[in-house]
Amino acid sequence: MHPHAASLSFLLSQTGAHAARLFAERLAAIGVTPRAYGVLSSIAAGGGQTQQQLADALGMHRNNMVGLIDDLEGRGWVRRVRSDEDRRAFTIELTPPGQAVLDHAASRLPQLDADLAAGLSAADRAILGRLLRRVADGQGLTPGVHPHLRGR
Amino acid sequence: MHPHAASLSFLLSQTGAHAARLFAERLAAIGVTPRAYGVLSSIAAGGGQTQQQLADALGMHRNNMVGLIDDLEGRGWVRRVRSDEDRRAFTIELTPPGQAVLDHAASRLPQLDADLAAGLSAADRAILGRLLRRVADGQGLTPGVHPHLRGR
DNA sequence: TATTGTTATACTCTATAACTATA
DNA sequence: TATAGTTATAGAGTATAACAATA
Repeated sequence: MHPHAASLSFLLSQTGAHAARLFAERLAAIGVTPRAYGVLSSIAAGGGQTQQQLADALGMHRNNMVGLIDDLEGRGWVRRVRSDEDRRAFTIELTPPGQAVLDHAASRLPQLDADLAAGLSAADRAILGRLLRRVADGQGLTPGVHPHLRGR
Repeated sequence: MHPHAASLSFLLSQTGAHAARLFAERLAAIGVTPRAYGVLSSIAAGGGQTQQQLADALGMHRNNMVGLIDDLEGRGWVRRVRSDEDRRAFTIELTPPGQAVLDHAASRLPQLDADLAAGLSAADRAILGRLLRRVADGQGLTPGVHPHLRGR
């Protein structure tokens, strides 16, 4: 029927969009948006980053980081701390509740993986994971950083 | 670093978003948006469908179909023809230029597949395709229909 | 003069409701 | 009354430009 239905690029895009939707739904169940999760995990991954550095690491514009940090700060998950080295900049710190919600979100990932690959054997899941990592690597994608945070 | 970087769901979502972006870029080079391509291929796949039937097939709301068909009609790629059976409805027909642009777009897919899987052997590409199709099947995804057309 | 964070504005895409003409 | 197509409005999300404080 559809000429693209069996193409690798379409299958990747189709299953990827579905995975992203499930990911977002699971996160929403614990009150977290995908972008908030992305920022929280980036803060946790590299310590003491400013808003500009976080925006660079996630490939997004610093303008969009402002409202995102506003929201996370309002929820008590991060703190803005004036940098001693550069008093224009804020260093973003994860609070204990922020770390807890990040841990909680991450703990849900294995179940999501299992649900997505429900029809595959453990061996096939491992193969799929390895092949996808090779595609990601070959395409120059940054590990752990989702392209959707980049905008257009 | 990032706790999710190696999870199957994140890898699928990450590589899928990248594939969708490349797909959109290649389509843009020939003046086609991803949604326009989706509608054109759905018209070609099942003949003589109304706007409502197209919206159902693609999982989108009929309100959003109006502007989409307006655009395709303005480009001369489709025609609205009053249905004889139900004079409220339009049957959407692909014009020769519409069929040509769809063929042109589809002809670009093999190169996109090759670029995405540049680091994989032909055997690995086949394995990846089979595993992705099994995931898509297990998740109940409609062949050839992209979840992004559905909205939220 | 350049950069960090911020705000304001416009543009796109989507969601919802209501209208018309047919059934 | 129910449905197909249409229109209008509001809401997200993003892009661009400009501003104040600091470098």
